[in-house]
Amino acid sequence: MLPSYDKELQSHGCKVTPQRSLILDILHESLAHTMTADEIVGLAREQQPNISAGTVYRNLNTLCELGLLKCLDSVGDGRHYELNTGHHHHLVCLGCRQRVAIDFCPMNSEVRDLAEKSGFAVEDHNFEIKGYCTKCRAGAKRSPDTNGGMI
Amino acid sequence: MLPSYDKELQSHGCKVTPQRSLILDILHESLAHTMTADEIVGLAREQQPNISAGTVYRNLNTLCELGLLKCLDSVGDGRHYELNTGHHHHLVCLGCRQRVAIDFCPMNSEVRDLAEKSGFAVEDHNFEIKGYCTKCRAGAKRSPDTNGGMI
DNA sequence: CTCTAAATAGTATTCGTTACTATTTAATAA
DNA sequence: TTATTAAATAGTAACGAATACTATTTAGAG
Ligand SMILES: [Mn+2]
Ligand SMILES: [Mn+2]
Ligand SMILES: [Zn+2]
Ligand SMILES: [Zn+2]
Repeated sequence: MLPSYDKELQSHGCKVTPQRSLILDILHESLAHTMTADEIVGLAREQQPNISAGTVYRNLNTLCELGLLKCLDSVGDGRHYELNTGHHHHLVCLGCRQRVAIDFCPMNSEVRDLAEKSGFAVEDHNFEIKGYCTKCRAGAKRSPDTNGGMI
Repeated sequence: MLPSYDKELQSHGCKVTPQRSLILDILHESLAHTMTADEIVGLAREQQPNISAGTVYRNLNTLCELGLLKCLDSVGDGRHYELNTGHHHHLVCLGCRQRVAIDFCPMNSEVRDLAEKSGFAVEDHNFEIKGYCTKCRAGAKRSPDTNGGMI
């Protein structure tokens, strides 16, 4: 069952448009993974063929600002988006570039203290494990030594 | 004292050019931090005013492939480069975007086992702590709520 | 010094993303 | 329901980081 984000949107003074709802639905369909803006445009056009790429980009930014989405980044594969389902990290496949949630967080008071010891005010953190998923282990599309040191 | 990378370059069949040496020198000057390609171009032109941006980009890629450099990435601030001085992670300032080395690595056999339990072949990992450095804590240039959910 | 493959400078091109603008539409109130 | 209006959209233009291309230069070998 798709949860409705209507009230969440309206509470922020946002209008509920078909484009906005579709983007949220698409991201809800793949809760365990993440998607690029381009992938979202492609899937969105299956249901709204005339949706503008600009609309998708604009809404992804808006929904990130509202805290409904999270934006991730990695060397060599641009931005990825996902529903903000709470703090977690990912396994990143260097073959198919899919990101899968992992249930481990390295941040604890010990690490935080280490960072703050140098006068740093900690706000957030990022952790990702890179490698090859089960599918890509067989016929690895990008071997570790052919991706330009951009693992 | 600047170490010479001449032999390292030549052992890979690379020519030692002034441009290449300059890029390595510049990155050696700021061992604790990282730099964007654009910043490197700017500093390089102080010594070689006619150096082409394309040359810098091309060499950064080449030197990454050779393993002399590492390329990092984060949401909202493009690629950063540093000398490959061995495995380490960074504090990332959300104000000035500077990256400072941190002496902590979350990867251990326990975490590795967790990732491999799902059929994932671990190759690498990334960890970064985001916040505000001492300088930026005072007059924070970007507050956490104005950077579009792109912490 | 000569030769040649590699590298460079300068320019054009690509591609993801953002900006702009006329038109449409969601939400509110009459 | 209709009228009103600010927000959102589609379509297009513009942007900027990165790459591709090409004529020229150069590092390194003989
Ligand atoms: Mn996730
Ligand atoms: Mn470093
Ligand atoms: Zn965490
Ligand atoms: Zn590590």
